[in-house]
Amino acid sequence: MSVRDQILQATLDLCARRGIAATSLQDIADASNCSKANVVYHFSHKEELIDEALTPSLVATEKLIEAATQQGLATDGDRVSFAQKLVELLVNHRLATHIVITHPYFVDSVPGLKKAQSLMERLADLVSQYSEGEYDRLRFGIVISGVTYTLVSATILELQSVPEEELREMLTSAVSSMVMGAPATTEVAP
Amino acid sequence: MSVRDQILQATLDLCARRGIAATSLQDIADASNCSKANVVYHFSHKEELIDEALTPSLVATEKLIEAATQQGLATDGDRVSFAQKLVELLVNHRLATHIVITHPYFVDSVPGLKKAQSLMERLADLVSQYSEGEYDRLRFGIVISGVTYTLVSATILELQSVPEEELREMLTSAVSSMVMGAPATTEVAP
DNA sequence: CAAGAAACTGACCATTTGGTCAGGACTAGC
DNA sequence: GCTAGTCCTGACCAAATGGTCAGTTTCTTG
Repeated sequence: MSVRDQILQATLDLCARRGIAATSLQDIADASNCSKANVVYHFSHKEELIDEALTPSLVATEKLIEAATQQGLATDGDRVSFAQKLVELLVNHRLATHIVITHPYFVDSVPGLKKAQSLMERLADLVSQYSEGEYDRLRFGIVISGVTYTLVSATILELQSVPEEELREMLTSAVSSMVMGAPATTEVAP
Repeated sequence: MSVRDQILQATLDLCARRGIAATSLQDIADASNCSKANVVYHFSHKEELIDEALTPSLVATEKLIEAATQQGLATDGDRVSFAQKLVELLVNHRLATHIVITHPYFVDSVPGLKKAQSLMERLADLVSQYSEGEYDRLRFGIVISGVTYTLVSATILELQSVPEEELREMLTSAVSSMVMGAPATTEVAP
């Protein structure tokens, strides 16, 4: 892994674990085995660095939204598949998601966070388009942020008592059933 | 309102809005119309200040848990009433709750955050005691963090398109139905 | 009114922060 | 071997931060 990538990874990791403001360039440099000056060489500002670290997650989210917009969420099959993809996305980009979720107030300094917020809105619009009124939209918001937060906390706080694969299935099932009234895809509780 | 209370209020407000690390004693002093030295006079350390600001919310949470533990959650009536009280608590202590939820990594420096985490665990234990297995516990975690996050975001980010009272009813209904399978108490979507 | 306690302040300090800069090492192509 | 460009560094800087301190104002109470 290149130094550049190491820096990005360390940024994601540290910012998710301690928060953006409490993560210094020096911390990131130490975790990447290089000098602070080198961090600034690769990413001239802290915000730029964080922004770039968040990008892959945002790109994936945008893809998901576009695919779902084209496909629609009319049938139960569509919905279940959407829930699966969403959980997969959240699992794959836990750290970035955690940062996005827990740092709403950095919107003004980190452009990626602004984009992330607008994506969340598009996501909510998409789902509520197939559901009835404000109440369903609210339910969607609750479940999405809840799943995200739960998943991420499990990682960050290492509260994980459930194996990864099972967690993923449970989350998918929970999203399906809670958001869209689709039946759970897998039997989880025996 | 005494200066001391003003300081506590400003702390809650600023830390919820910008995060703990990004809120300086000077910011708090400015918002309370006093000097930074005076803030330190009343609360000798920043962590102590934050801790004290979180206390009322923690006390209320503890009360809720104790009441629910005594009463139990066996009947639908118990559950609906529990959901109502929980939402009310979240509404009344939005700022503190937001701080708790978005600052898991401050556990080591702010004792209140540690306590908050253990309270959340007791809450989860309580509910899962009346439900079946890990899956229900997960659902509980999702809904609680989801409701909290949604509610607080609505305040903080001023995304509120729904009037407060209606929001409260919708949240209560959502918690009831999602966590415990109890029927919604109020008709929300016409 | 006097005296002590409580509330409050500005000046100050050590430390940390994001960021600059001048230059050193390493590599690629001529 | 030379040059150009990339990668990288230690030394440095201004600004901000949490916190101290010596002293002033304000309140309380005998």
